[in-house]
Amino acid sequence: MQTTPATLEESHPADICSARPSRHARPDGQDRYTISEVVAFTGLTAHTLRWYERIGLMPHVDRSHTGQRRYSNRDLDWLDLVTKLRLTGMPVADMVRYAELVRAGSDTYRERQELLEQTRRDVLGRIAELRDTLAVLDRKISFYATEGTTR
Amino acid sequence: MQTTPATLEESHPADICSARPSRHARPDGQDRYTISEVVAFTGLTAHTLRWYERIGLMPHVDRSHTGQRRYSNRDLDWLDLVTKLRLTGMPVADMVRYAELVRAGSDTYRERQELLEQTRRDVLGRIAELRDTLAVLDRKISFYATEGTTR
DNA sequence: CGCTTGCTTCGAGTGCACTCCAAGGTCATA
DNA sequence: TATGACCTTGGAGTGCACTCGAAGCAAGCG
Repeated sequence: MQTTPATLEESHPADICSARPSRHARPDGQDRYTISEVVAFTGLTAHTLRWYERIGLMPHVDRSHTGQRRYSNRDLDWLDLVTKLRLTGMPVADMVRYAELVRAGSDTYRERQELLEQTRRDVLGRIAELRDTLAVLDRKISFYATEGTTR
Repeated sequence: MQTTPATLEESHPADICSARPSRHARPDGQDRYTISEVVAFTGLTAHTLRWYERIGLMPHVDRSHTGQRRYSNRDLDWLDLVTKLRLTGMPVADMVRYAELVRAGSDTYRERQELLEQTRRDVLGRIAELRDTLAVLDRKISFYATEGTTR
């Protein structure tokens, strides 16, 4: 018995520091979710999940004997990452690129690292912009607050 | 002689605390910029500037005697705000709504305040999300950093 | 058995925010 | 005054990220 690997590229003996407890794991250890279960977990639509697969943004998803998708915890973790990256404004095409690198194996570690570091810089920049905007909003809100009460 | 009002809704005797020095002001105090000057200042395209006007996102922009646009410092400050709000992910339609409130005069102070406060909450949420994502990125980057060097 | 629910595929449609085009008028400078 | 860069308009086009629809197969249940 072992804990579930956190994400695709980290399913490696040495990845303990980065492994998270899977919040999706079933009591019985079952690891095959239908698309509608994944919809419930992720908030994505079934259409979007299938579309992700079509454009190469998902690793191969397992199928039932009748051809229906059966998602693993690993798939769920991957979707978690994708969702987070989407929030940073990363274009889908870039995520597809990352997915390709993951599929290509551990030879691409260096390139993946660079890609994530660039993304990291982008995220820091976005946060700085948002803080800037927050300052403007606060000035304006306090203007309206005083004007709204003093007249 | 007086300083330039900072933004549309704050051109009010009591708005000194919120006034910024206009970084665009010309030495000769001239206050009528061509569209290409505004392009240079804002980084927006001329197409986008005209489109903003068409959809009601700009206050009325002054024209030369031959019908060409002449932007004021106030217009520039408004564009600054719009650009910041865009970065927060606020839909253009919401900004148009805000612009309408500004046009409608000081009766809408309360509503404008509420709109900005909602936006403020959204921005705080976005920042939290981005920080979350940053944590994930950092974990993955350090994974690749150690894996990349130890094998 | 019939019914409901959920799944499959592919291709077409949607909404947003621009982005560009064509045809023509204007402005600064050599 | 001529040249070339810049400006005007309305409408059409683009790219992204979904989002939906149609037709049909499969599983569970009263």
